[in-house]
Amino acid sequence: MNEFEKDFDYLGRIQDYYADNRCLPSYARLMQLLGFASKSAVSKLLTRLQLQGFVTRSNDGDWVPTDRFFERTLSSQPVPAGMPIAARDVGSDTFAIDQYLIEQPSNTLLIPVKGDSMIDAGIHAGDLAVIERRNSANNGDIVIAIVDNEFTLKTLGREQGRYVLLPANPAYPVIRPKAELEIFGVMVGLVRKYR
Amino acid sequence: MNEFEKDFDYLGRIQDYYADNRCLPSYARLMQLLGFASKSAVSKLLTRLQLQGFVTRSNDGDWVPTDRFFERTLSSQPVPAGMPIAARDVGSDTFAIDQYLIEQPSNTLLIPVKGDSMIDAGIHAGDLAVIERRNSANNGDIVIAIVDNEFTLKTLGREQGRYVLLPANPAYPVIRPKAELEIFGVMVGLVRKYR
DNA sequence: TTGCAAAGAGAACGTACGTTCACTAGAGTG
DNA sequence: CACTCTAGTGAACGTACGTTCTCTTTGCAA
Repeated sequence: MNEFEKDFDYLGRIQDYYADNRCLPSYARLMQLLGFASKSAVSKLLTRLQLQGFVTRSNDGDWVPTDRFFERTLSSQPVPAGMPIAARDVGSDTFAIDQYLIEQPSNTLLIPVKGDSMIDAGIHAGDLAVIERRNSANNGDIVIAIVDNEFTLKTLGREQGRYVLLPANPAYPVIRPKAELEIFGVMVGLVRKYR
Repeated sequence: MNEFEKDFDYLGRIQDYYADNRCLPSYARLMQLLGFASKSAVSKLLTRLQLQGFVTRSNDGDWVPTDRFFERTLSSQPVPAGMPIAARDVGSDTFAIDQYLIEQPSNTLLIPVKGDSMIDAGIHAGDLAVIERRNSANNGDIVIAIVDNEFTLKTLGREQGRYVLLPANPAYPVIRPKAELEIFGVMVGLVRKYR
């Protein structure tokens, strides 16, 4: 394990700690976490990670993770059987889920999906819909519309020059709003968690 | 402003700080952040927030935010028509998704889904599977297995005491490996982007 | 009006914090 | 081999840390 791989291994453990505690560990905890016997080793490691752009200093002088800290490996292609794959492969592509899904953070929100009216579109109850706030949408977009003071997730369709809301489940009817259709936002992504 | 609204206001400022620094502030910083002149006020506030379930203690004894702390990024309530949703409600908290999906960052990677063999499970071609690297899995888990030197995403099933791979599409056959089944990882999440 | 509960003030205490220094061991290069 | 660079050791220091205690103020209920 060369020096780069070693620092990556250290970084991985810090990332795991962050996932558990939602905060970077103190020097003393980093010592036991990484197997160091001195704090200065920690200090130098952090400086190295700073040069590599994984952490930085906040306005208050504390260490904070950068965006790069949250990027992860994106495996592109099939891998020969038996070949050991480090989840964090040095040199392979990294990827930040949030940046992938969210283009306008200030204008995007997550809404949990209820019901199974969109099940044929692969949208299940409990999934999180990534919604970009907008008042208009295009034919075929999946949108959050406001019907009877409730959010409704449906595909936007056209029928005789009027907008309608199409479920992706034959058990549900097409919604044909009498008044103007009020669109809350457009679905730009989906997040699902298993277990 | 009653006591609940006050604490909610306090919580909001702590959430803003967290969004900036990706870490809960210290007592001293909470003092200036909230306008307190004593640390004990901070201590009592944190105890109150703990009772309300917004923060808790980590194994190391530190204060850490709970899942509920991040709930403001989710909008589950029906929103009255015409009511503007401020960008502030969404927050600049762009790592919520990461933390939601990924528990072991150093051991987790993303693999693009190919084909439609899992379509009935709502997993489409082009989706990103969030995979936790592991060599074993439980019956019913969706796993990445290595078959013929290729990644295969299937549900892990049992058949007469042997593990088999179940597609979620009647057009595909059940895979019954002759040798030992080699599991690459377990699917813990799914990410999809529209457009 | 009195009594009580709770929010916050203020001070004191022991400790864990991050920084810095000089030093050691090992790897790579000439 | 000697030279150098670097990761890690180990100790020391000043300070900011979280906790805990008593006291004051405020609001509400009896």
